Amino acid sequence: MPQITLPDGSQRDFDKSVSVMDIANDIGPGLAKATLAGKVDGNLVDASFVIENDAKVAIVTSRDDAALELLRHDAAHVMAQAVQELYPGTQVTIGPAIEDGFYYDFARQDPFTPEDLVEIEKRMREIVKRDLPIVREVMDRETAKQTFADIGETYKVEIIEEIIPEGEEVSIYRQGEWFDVCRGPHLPSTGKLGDGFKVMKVAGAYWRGDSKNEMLQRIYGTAWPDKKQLKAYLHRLEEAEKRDHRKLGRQLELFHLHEEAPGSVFWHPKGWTLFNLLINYMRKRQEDAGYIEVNTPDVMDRSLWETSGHWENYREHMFSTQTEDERVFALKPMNCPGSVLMFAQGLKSYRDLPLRMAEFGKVHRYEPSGALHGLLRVRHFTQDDAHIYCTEAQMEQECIDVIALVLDIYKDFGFEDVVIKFSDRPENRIGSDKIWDKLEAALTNALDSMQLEYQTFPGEGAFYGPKLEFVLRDAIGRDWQCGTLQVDMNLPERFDIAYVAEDGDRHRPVMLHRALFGSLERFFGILVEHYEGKFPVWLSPVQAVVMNITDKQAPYVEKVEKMLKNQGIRTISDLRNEKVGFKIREHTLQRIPYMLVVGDREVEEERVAVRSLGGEDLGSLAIDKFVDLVQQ
RNA sequence: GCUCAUAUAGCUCAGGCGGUAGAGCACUUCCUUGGUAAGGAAGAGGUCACUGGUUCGAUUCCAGUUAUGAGCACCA
Repeated sequence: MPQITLPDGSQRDFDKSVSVMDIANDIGPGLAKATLAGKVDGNLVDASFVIENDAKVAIVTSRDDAALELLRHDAAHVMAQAVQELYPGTQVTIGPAIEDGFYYDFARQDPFTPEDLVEIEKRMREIVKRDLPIVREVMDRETAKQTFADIGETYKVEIIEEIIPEGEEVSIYRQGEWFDVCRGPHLPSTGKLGDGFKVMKVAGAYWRGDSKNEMLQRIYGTAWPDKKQLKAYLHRLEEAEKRDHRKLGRQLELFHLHEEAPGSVFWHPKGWTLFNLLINYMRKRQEDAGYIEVNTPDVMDRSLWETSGHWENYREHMFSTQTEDERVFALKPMNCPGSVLMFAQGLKSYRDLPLRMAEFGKVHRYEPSGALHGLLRVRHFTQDDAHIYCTEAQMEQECIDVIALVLDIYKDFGFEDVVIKFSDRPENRIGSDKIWDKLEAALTNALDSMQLEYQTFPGEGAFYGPKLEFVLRDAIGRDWQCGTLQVDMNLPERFDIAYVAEDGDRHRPVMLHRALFGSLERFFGILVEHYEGKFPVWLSPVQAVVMNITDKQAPYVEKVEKMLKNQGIRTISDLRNEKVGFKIREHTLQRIPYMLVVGDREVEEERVAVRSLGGEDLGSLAIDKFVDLVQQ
């Protein structure tokens, strides 16, 4: 005799066990029709779930976020059914809901073609139209294994054997003839899927996410409660494509990449100007925060990398070179060993600590070819790296200062929404557990004392120490990992560095590794996409363009250009024999913040007519007034 | 690195079931001197990514290589 409590607090009594759907029916037929699933004591369940005892129940309809995940999961099942109907012999493996949609991994000899995807989507729509009831049933392990073995689904057998915990019941969901092992829950029938879905693309994916395993074919789709939301999503994708930094990099003449140097950037004048603005900005911030700046060699002897452990751990990802005398050198993949040598040079006192040593270090990493992606993943990049040498007692405060600095810097670029990830000791590591305990505590204590939220990623730390990663959310909600902070007592040990303490003995310092932009190249790419190429004035490679209307004003334009440049404003002139409308259009497409038009009137009055990038007429200004406007 | 796809003018792309290619924009020259998102005309520009194979003949078909794209794996 369950008593059901609804979200509004009202209670309903039933004289026998009831399903979620029964409850919805009891409330009203309209609600029953809209019912997709239920939440019983906080757990998402099928609408057919039967409740025996008193419970808190919420009806899930298409308005609930929870329903969207079910919808996407259903879409994966419907797609799998469509594929198996169309391509008999194809094995199904797994197919979860993901952000914005779903995928399903299939094992099949022949690759799916783009035409196949069209057919699959068509068949999915048919299956939706059939409105097959989705029914849950429970099997014992052996029966389930046999059932799937009988129809040749070897991957499903492996899932039942190895992924579903011993003792847990195996649930099967059926829709028509087709069925799948699945924990659920699901929607009541395939018809509930509606028409807000689309099959997107096919790609490879390793079975169980392990590159040692065979590669399956993964088909991705997107699914939404209705067609309108699907359309909105597709529109968002188009918008994101427009701000792709690779595309804008070409259009705005910032940089290019070349086949002869995969993963390395050719910086064009405008891109390089912006790149240097970022460096200058960071240099200033670091100086204010008590850092010193140094520079260490790019190519160093193999023995250094053996000492640091990189040769052992990352050798295949390093660029190395052998000289005529058969000595092996490596291009630095990191700055830390160089920094340590810098610290080791000369005797350090406790009075020197904390020693915050920064370097804009150019590093080379032989990244797997498939990992390369525009500026976001390159083989040659510049880190705004720094290593802080301090005592154990100073370690936590230094962490706090770094975290505060990085968050403040991101704000200057409009990134307010920063996710912090904490990664602790990995399996493959150097140093004792006792040391790792201290290091991990330093990071988490710092975060706790700053009352910052963070996510923990077990086992994801660097081989020499735990790390924090700072993930930026950009203007259109995408996440990018940028800054990092790592604490390390292992490299100091390996390199046997020390400082002289108050007691006159030598002590081992702690080493903090930190980068705030992370990779200048990557941060650059993110900024391009974040601002859609419309950089704030202080970052714009070209801040103003002066253009004439007729040849007559050319000398005045040149004079204005010179005056502005003398004031430190990055200015170009456009004296081409083109109409002013044409020039405006071009410089607008080039995202120049201020366009200064000069005709006879302006020459006469010693002024410029100012137009903003947004098309706003800022009126006719004297040159010094315009300078004030830019510099404010 | 793995799967699939792609590679034609500086850029964006069309084309050809095998007989050495075309548009728009950009570029050059000329006309035009025009007040806030495209004025007009003419011209120049390509070993159709690279290397092999099939063929009388390959940019087109096949194979390999390289690069790029979407994912997967990786990311000190």
